[in-house]
Amino acid sequence: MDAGRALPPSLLELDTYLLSRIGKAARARFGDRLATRGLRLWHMAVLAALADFGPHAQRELADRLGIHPSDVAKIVDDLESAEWAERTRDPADRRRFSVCITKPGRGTLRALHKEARQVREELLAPLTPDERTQLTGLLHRVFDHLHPETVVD
Amino acid sequence: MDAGRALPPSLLELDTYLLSRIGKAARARFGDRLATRGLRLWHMAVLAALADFGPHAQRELADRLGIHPSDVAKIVDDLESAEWAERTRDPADRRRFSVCITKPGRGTLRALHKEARQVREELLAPLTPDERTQLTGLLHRVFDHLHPETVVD
DNA sequence: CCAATATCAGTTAAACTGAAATCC
DNA sequence: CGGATTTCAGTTGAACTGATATTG
Repeated sequence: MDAGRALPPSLLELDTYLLSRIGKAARARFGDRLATRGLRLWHMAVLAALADFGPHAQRELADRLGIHPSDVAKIVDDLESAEWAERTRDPADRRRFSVCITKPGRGTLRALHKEARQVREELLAPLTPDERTQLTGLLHRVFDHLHPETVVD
Repeated sequence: MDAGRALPPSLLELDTYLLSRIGKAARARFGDRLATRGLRLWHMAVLAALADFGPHAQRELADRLGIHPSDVAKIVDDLESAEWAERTRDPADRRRFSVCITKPGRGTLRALHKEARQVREELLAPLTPDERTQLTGLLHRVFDHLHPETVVD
């Protein structure tokens, strides 16, 4: 965008617009880094869910993360063929797969977290450490309040 | 998403993730409101640019807002058929159209700003007035620093 | 038989690519 | 002629819809 021209001030005074644009930038920058590893944001989200909460059925991953159930199959396929996750039939309910993170998967996840923190550094570069803490706190409050209404159905 | 399940804490501690998710929510909520009028975000951005800076060639709109030049035609088509903007050939350079906002276009733009402020209310509901001011300031700093590197090419 | 799970094929909206027509 | 502007046709990736096979 831009290359020397200013954005409309009447847009810039809208927090809704700023949040949307900054969020887009965050996603784009981090997405680019994931892409160099052949990954997308959902892959990381799935690995994080598996690392934080243990094995999930694919349906549970969809529910927890807000992925469309139809898309989980492909995402887990990708993770499995890279050997970052494993699928095993749930013996108690043979409709379900139990998806589980592998040791290499944990290593990759750690690397991805590191990249996310680097992107944070880029994005929040103009802020002092105190201001970053402030911002993090405000974002958490906003996000927590978001959640109830983001419930899909 | 979710419906009772928690997101992975290791994702929630990443500001990059929070910014991305909150930005997505902002865009989705405001986008829904625009959709009830048959509009999308770019339509509003174009109206705002025309209102703030006066007539633009379509190429100038693309440069200022970061829209792909190929997409400007359709967007201006939409605005013109709703009579919120007008196209006239630039007599000085007949390759160019000069796009200009109409009086009804300004009225619509005012209504859209109002909706954007309502979405802000929803999103920032958990924050006190002081905290909202803080957040706005931080977002501006972050956004201004974003810009230089967001220049497309 | 009905409900849930996983999977796949197809759709839609958004951003982009490439090529043409017009004009400087 | 080279270069800029507008326009259109087609591509790509992401999110979603619908249908099917399997199992409880």
